This record gives sequence, structure tokens and C-alpha cells, in this order.
Amino acid sequence: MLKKIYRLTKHGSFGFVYRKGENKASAAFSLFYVKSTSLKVGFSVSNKLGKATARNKLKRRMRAIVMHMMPLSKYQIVVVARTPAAGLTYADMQKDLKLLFARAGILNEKKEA
RNA sequence: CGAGAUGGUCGGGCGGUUGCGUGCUUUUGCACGAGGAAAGUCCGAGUACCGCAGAACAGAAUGCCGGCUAACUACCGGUGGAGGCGACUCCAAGGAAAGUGCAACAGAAAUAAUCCGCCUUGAAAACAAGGUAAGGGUGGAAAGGCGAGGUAAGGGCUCACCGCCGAUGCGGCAACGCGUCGGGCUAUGUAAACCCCAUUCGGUACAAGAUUGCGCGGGAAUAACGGGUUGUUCGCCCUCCCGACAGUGUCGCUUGAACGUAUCGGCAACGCUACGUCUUAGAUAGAUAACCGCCGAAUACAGAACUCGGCUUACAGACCAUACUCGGUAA
RNA sequence: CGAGGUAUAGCGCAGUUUGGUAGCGCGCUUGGUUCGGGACCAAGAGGCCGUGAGUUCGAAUCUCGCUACCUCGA
Repeated sequence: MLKKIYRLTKHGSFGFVYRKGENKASAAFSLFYVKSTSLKVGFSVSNKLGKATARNKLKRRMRAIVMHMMPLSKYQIVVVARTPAAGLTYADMQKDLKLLFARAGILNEKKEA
């Protein structure tokens, strides 16, 4: 689980990333990211994906996956779950998200480090 | 043995590695960390702020009786009605002689009556006048029901039983029940149609609201002194007061009409007393995850957001209780 | 967290106030008209009125509970 300091918390920050950030997407997730002085990750799961229990589970898994990829470049990142994400297994989600982060170039520092 | 009825409980447990939130230590570490519905937001309160001399109208809600409760439309017990062979279950259950509205189609007629029929009279028949609601037919509903007497034919016209209305006796706190006497009986249904009667209700909801600092807006003071900014001047900031609440931080935020056990009172809901429990979730883009082992049927519905009391809805599977009910078989 | 609205034929909507027959436009099918098509004319099909109960003789309509979608306030 990500510590609090690595999380994106303010509503305005989400808006900032949506407006200014670049955008990559797969079938299950969308990724918004913008370069920053510190690493902040936020997660967004819409009401349409299910009831509270399902949404919470999805968020927990997303956080766990990002935590395991942890040494990342300094970006402000928002991960948005799309409708097909509700049906994925943990392993599928992990594969999908890794690919997405690699395409965005955020994983690079891990290879150097 | 099978089929039921009612009430209730659980709804995972143990362990390992890597992680998250809160509290305590402030390095390590230790403790605790979603539900029976946390849900829907349908009722009732606490609490906060606003409003308010007092009262009434309007509007809304409730509606057999008694109890219980902080309060309630909840809950408990009873009465009456409906359903079931039964255990038992269900019921928004006041008033239709205060008034208004509505009752399609069918039917002669729908709150008002003679279409057919029956009977009498005129003149046997056709036909006409009159009597008649027992029979036919329509309808959810047709002027109390049913049987007997009576009658020209009929009709509470008269009588028995049942129902209704009024009076009254007994039992019950009461709803109501069981009787007695009288009236022959005049007015169908609908109030989850308007309405009448009785009772209750000020509004907004913790994103309420409180508050320190920062920030914001306005003003004061100084053109005096000091400090900062630039080499200097001007300007700006540092000072003080007031305001507004949109941002941020803190509080509100978890010990409460609390829960558990036992005695006593009560048919029960519930209450009294005693003992015990409490860091035992208090987050704020919002904490329970990932991987695995064992037990194993562990698979459902589902995630706290100020807090309680209820209601409603969703739900795999497992289990318990009863001098419970019905049927079958055996003794 | 709180407040409201909508659901009727393939599509868009009436009807709900005041309960008894479910209708309009477009589309669809068949026939006519035309040399043929369109337009036009005539006829027809297509609805358990979102869902489950209740009140009533009778419910799309009244009452209550669910479901889905939409809007608004903070």
C-alpha cells in the first residue's frame, strides 16, 4: 500500500492533471500524467463500475500494483479504471498496468536504479 | 419417517511473508481496525445553528383498545375481521342518518323503479285501468335473509330463527363480549374520492456549526520613527481594527437513552438493581490488500462517513429450540 | 450527504388531474394509384402501460414497497 505522502489528495490536483497531463489508455485503464517535483498517484473508479464493495476492491488492487512498481519517476499520475476493469483478475490487471506505465515512460528510472 | 409452524444464533477460524489507518512509544516495536443488513433514506429522536409575544388558519402525518418508550407511523398484549384441516398467519381496522362527487357496460330501473310475469276489474279475447317486488333476467351491488301463516295476487301484513337499530343488565381499565326487552326495518357501495371528527407537527441538517493561524476584502495609523526590498527616491510589505465565510488546518468525532450476564417485577414489549467491558473503527480522494498453507461445505448479500431507536429491501450455507401442528408406519 | 422527476407500440410523445374504450405522429405490412419509384388514398399488424403487493365490482390512473435512468443543492 502506498504511503499517504505518495498519494494525490486534492480535488484541484486531479483537475490539473486531467487538463495539463498527457494521456495513455488500454481497454481497462486510462492513465493521465504530468511531470512534477514529487511523486503523487491518485486513483479514480467511477460509479458505473459497480457498487461500493466492488469499487473499493478495485482501488485496493490498483494501489497494491502501483506500490509493487514503486521506484517511479517524479510525476503526478491519475489512474482511471474503465468499465472492463471490473471483470479482470489481479494478474491481468498487473500485466495491463505495467504495460501502460512502460508506454508512458514512467518506469524508466527503475531500470536505471 | 415425511410435510409444515413459530422463535432464535452464526454467517468463517488458525498460521506465515510483504504492506495500509489510528493510538501509545516517538528508533525498533506493541495493541486494535467495517455489517447483519454498514444499504434504501421510509419514520422517530439526540445534537447544532436560525426563527419565535401569543393564538388561529392553511398544509402534512396518524387513526379499534390498553400498555411500553427519550420519542415514534415502531414494539408488546388484547378486541374485531379475513385465510388455513391445523400449529398459526395476515389486516392504513374512526365517521357513509353533516354535506358534495362518482358507480362504465349490461339492465325496465343504480338510489330511482313495473320490461316480462302474477292478480283484480271492464267485456271471454285483443286491449285498457289498477294492485303487486314472491318468480324471471342484468349487475360487484336491486329496497333485510330464510321458513311458515295469511292474501284476489302479493308485501314484516303477522310469527319463529338469524341479521340490523334503540334501550338496558352483567363481565372487562377499555376496544368489546354474553344476555334481556322493544322496534318491524326507514337511507347500496366508495373516505388508499373531496370531506368531517380526534391527536401530533416551527425551519434547516454535522458539507450543521465552532475556532486559531495563514490567505482574502475593507478601514485606521504613519507621511514621525524602525526593519526588509533596490545604490537612492517613490512604491510595496512588516503593525492595529473590522468583516465575510468560499479555500486550508484543528475541533465537532466517538462513552452511548451503550453493550453483556444475573436476580427481581411484568403474559410480553420493557423496567429496577448489581457486576463486568471499553485504546477496542473514527478515516477525510477516504484505511482490511497481495501471495500462500491447514480445517473445510467456507461459496451469498455486501464496505462505516455525526450518533442512536425502528421499518423496508438483498442474502450462499450451517445450526439450535418447542409438553408445537398435520399425515403415514410400528408398538 | 440531501431534495426532486421520469418509465406507455421499433422511435418520439398524449392519456394519470376527475379510476371503466389505450391513443397520436413517424416507421412497418398488404392493397390501390403510376410505364416504374416517391408522394397520396384505403386497410392492417404491433402493448401482461418498468416491477411486486394492496384498496376497489373494476387500476396505465389511487396507496405502499422495489428496480433502472435523469436532474438539482452542498
